[in-house]
Amino acid sequence: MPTDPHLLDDLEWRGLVAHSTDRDALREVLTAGSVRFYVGFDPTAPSLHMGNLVQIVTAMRLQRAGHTPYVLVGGATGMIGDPKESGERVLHSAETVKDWVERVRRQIEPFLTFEGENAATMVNNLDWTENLSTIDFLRDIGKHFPVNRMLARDVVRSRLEAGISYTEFSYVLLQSMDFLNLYREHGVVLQFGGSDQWGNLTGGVELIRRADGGHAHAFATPLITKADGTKYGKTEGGALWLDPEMMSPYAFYQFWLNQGDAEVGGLLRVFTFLSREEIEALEAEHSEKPFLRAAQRRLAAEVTSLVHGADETRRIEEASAALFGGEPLGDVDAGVLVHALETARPLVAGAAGKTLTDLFVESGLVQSRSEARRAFAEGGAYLNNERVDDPDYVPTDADFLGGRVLVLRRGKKNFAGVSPGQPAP
RNA sequence: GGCAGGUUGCCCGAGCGGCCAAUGGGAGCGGACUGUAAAUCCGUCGGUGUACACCUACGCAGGUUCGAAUCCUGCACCUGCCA
Repeated sequence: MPTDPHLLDDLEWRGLVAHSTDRDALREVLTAGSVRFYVGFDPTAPSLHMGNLVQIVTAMRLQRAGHTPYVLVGGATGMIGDPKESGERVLHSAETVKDWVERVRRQIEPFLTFEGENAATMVNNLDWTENLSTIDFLRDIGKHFPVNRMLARDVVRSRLEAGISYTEFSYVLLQSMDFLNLYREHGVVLQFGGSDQWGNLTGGVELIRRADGGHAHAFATPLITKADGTKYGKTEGGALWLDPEMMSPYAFYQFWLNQGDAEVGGLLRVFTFLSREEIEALEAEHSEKPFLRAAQRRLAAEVTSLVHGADETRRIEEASAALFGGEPLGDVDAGVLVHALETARPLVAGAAGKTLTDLFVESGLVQSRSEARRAFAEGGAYLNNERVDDPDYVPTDADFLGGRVLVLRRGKKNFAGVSPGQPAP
């Protein structure tokens, strides 16, 4: 299997290598032939999110460069949870974790190729921990972990004041054992993960060396932050979920489209497969004509296509054009509008006799009647893209565009559609 | 097991008997300015009723009081010190 000799340079140019074990050695194995590498995902929610997408895309880059992925979904480690600075995790039931393992596994599969010389393999660490005896674990694995070293890790040290359970403290042993196991059973010699996993990554490398005298490698991708160093993540629905049930593809697309100028270049590097030349050309165009937002548009299109498919992305682009196009909504074909609004959120049916306040609440644009009143008072309520200030206004037939749809808008960019007729029984 | 301290709205964090739906900061939301950007400024930020009001809320349960986030009792959880 021929491998791409420029892989590591490309990863570094994209800023994907925040830390790594011996860089020259890493370069050497990556150019010597197809490397079996692994990346793990713990099922801590029913869906993966933006942070995980970095790892998915990085795994894709490695596979495309000719290397062989082992994707681990942590049925065992997901039962424990790695320590995080904010405090002890809540344990989830075995059934919940099992369900999430399945969902996460299905979510990852479309991104990788499971055929050909460097086909990907899915593994679950529950397979080698379920029947492991405690005594064996403590003798074979535990013996290689000096507690003083474990205590020195940043996450652990930060938790010593507030407290950390033995369970989370032990997490690094499990993940390290995963690496050792994959090294022994499958010849896996490289692991990567987020930079918050650096301690766990090196733990595995070290365990392989101590237990088997083997030589393995690891690198960490950076935590993706905004230009000012603050974290990404939370949008209105919480995290940026990949599951369309948890975050509509429309909202997903809008997230990327709304990125700041300072961020967009870095995001193109991390999340898209555009070449260096293409990205630099986009950046040049963008710095010249930032108001066109060409870089953001491309970013949104690329990432949404990757996650939700090209067809869905095309529909969203059309929807966005209709809603944000700036032309009077009456001039837009009603069918296109209906479709556009459905892309954003389900249409509300049965407007007969209802006030705008009712409709705003029913559409989900606001959470309560109080919030609806506030929206009107603040001037943040729009009907068919025109500001309205009477919360008790009852839309008439004439308000329905093309006789079919009412466009409600909250603030600058939250839309909902209302269709006439009776509500579903 | 003993002693001390803590548990407040999405988060941090004041309040220590009435003026508390609860100071302040952050996040969020809306407006202005713009490019569906950033920065900035202004407003808003439990619910129902358009003022006044009422309901729900300051770990949980009960009590004292005309009145409690604020005092008392018990319970749960967290932290520290001692055993």
